[in-house]
Amino acid sequence: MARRVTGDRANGERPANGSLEEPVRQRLLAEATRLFAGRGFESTSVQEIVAAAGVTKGAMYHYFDSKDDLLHEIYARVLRLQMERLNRFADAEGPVADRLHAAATDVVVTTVDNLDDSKIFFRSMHQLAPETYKSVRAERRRYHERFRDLVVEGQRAGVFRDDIPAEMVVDFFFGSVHHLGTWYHPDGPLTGQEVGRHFADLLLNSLRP
Amino acid sequence: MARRVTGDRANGERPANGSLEEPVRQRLLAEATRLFAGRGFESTSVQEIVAAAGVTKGAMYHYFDSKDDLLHEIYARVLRLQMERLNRFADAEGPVADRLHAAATDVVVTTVDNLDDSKIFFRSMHQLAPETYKSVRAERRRYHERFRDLVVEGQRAGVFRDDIPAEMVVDFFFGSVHHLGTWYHPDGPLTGQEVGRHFADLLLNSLRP
Amino acid sequence: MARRVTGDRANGERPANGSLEEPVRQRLLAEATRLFAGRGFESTSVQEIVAAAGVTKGAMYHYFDSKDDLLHEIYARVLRLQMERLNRFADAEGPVADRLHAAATDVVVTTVDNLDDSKIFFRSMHQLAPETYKSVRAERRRYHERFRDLVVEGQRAGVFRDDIPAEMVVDFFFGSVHHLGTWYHPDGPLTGQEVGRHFADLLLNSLRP
Amino acid sequence: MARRVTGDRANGERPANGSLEEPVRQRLLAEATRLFAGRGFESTSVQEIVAAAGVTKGAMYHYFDSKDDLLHEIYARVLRLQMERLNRFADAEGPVADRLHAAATDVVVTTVDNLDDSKIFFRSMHQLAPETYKSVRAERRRYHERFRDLVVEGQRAGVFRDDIPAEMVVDFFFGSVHHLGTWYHPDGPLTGQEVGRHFADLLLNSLRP
DNA sequence: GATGAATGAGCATTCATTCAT
DNA sequence: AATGAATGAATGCTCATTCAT
Repeated sequence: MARRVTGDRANGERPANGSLEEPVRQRLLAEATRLFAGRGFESTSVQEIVAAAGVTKGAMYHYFDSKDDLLHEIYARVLRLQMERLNRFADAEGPVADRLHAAATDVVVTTVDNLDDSKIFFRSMHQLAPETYKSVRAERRRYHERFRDLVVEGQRAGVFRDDIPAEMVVDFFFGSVHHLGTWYHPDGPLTGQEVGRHFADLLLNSLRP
Repeated sequence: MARRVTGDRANGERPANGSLEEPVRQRLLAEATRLFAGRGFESTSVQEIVAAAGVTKGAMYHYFDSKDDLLHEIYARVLRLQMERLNRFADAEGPVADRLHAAATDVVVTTVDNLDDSKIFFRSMHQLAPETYKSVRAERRRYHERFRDLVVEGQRAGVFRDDIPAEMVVDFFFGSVHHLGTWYHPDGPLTGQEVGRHFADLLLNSLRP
Repeated sequence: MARRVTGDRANGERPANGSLEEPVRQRLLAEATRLFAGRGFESTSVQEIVAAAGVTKGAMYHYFDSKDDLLHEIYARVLRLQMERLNRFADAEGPVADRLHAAATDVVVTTVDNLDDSKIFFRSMHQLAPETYKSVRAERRRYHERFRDLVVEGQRAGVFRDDIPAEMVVDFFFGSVHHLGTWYHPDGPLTGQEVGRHFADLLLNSLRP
Repeated sequence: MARRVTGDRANGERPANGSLEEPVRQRLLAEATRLFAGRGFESTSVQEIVAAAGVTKGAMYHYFDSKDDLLHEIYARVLRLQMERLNRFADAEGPVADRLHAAATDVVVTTVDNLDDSKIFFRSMHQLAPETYKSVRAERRRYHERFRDLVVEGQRAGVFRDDIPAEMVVDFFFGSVHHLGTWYHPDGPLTGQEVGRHFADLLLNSLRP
């Protein structure tokens, strides 16, 4: 297991300036994200990553156990971020329809803001080592479940139709979200907000009893 | 361009259809589909494919120009099938809502019936050579346009809401369809028909004015 | 051993129109010569040759035993032609200096007229099977000896300097001839005749006592 | 571009120079030269080279970009050496005939001393990548031009005949030199010096007005 | 922390040749 | 006389990873 630079900050305090504190590690993650999104995980060589980050292979293997580990770290970052945001919206005050609408809009906006992460996620997930793969799937499932709970809440409250399993509604909606990477372009006619609102409208409309 | 087998079985008799009688080309396509769906395009070696098909590498390169060409042929087959079916449903008689519902149900059923093809499509498409990639995207776009025309037709007829661009509705729906490969299991609780109906219901409901 | 189409014309009679009688074999030799000269023997595939000649591989292996055999036939043709011409000039009437000058001029002209053959000769000779290689070398040696005899004849007659071994003079001169392929261009400023005369002048001058 | 070994032996001490102490890069160049001369570039596999040098393929690709690059390095070494020597002789004191004679003798001696390099040069040059090929040809042309200047100098001084283009005299002479590899054997009756003197005599004699 | 030489297994692809038809 | 499917061995090259320094 490669030593983490954060390893000795287990008390949770954060460096004052994240991007300057661990520049090599951050740069490696950033370049790997960009390259994996562009060419795919398998088609990106460690050599390309380290060259893009301006470091040597030795440096990369100092911070990460393997190329696979690099991918895993990218996933961990995405998962952490999405879960945090979902919790914030789901736990807010107000009618469940409003909270679901807000959460749905936000996940679109966040996805669009981190489109590279999104592209990588579904294209390269199956390249993870089995153990890692399982843990990522599990984390992902927890995220879906949190979202599904909102749907169930609405169904129980009678504001959403309940003849379609909530589970499937979630898969239906996230399929749409995950495919943003295949068609959305930041310099296209629509902002992330606009797409987010439309998607949320479609979701809420589809749930009307 | 690799030569195509020109079935010299013009009399119509068919092989007993033990897998060993199957023409080499078909066997290669079938095994490649299975393996690409399982491990991804990049992680599947030509050696694995030919071993699975019980032929030699030379035979594969007799029928296909490259590993890339093999992937392209798989795509071409899928695209052809889907376009045919969509046309059949779109050109049928009846109200546009019914036709859209039928087409939406059918694309889900077909996807579920060829789940390997679906898995390959979005995971490996970007590994195609640029030229091939473009032609596949173009074909895909034509398919989406045909589907979008149905939505537009309904919007003009006033039976669908028109405050969301038809284009986006299509991307929204097909995102869901294309992600079936990540969660649907043939031996799960739901048949393809059931999922298809639910998906079509959600689509139609989301379009209610 | 591949059958030769000429095999059943052992009596020596020739077809009225050589190029139409054995079109396939001639076309194969012609295209092979062109391609070997351009890319080298090893870098030219049998596939390229048969494609250029507009026939199939099977046809090529009907007329020639192997790719090596094809090269050998090219050599045999060149060697035959050159030996015939040298004999004609060497056996003519007149002073030895004139005969050597004429022979030297002619070999340059012939080389320039068949530049592809010349390019192939020294680039690809060592790719021949050992046995074939030996027989080509032997034939080549006979050619050199016939040429050397002219030099010796002149040295004995006292018209050529004899302090340099005749053998070496021949190697000296043919080195120059064989390298024509690396610099001479048919559409350059000089005709083959002009180069031939200059080369012969240089040779004769260098032999002045 | 493959990285070059940056001899960290700045103190000047040398390895015992048993062939195992020799740097990997040098050993690869030496063995490649030997094998290319023997079998030709195309017929020599990278596997054969690395086996002969006692290293792995990976090591070779660490020092050289490709098999092509290996050939290019051999060429660069030869070209550098020959240009240096020619300059030394051409820029010396004395009559132009003496300087040309000395330079001509030297190029023969050097060629004979590095006969493998010479064999490779004309047999395999056309296998280089187009760009590399051009640069080698250009360097070669500069060498020829330097030599030609000596001939022109003699023609202007009236000590050489000027009815034959100097350019052609150079091609004539270097053809002879480059073909040494096809007939000269170190263990034959003549030393390189002897051949060099004879060749230079023939050249100078051929230039007598 | 970081280097860079070296590994060794694996990759897609090419190719001359064969052979049943 | 000619086809074209199939072979199987070889080829140049890439790559994630290791390790002495």
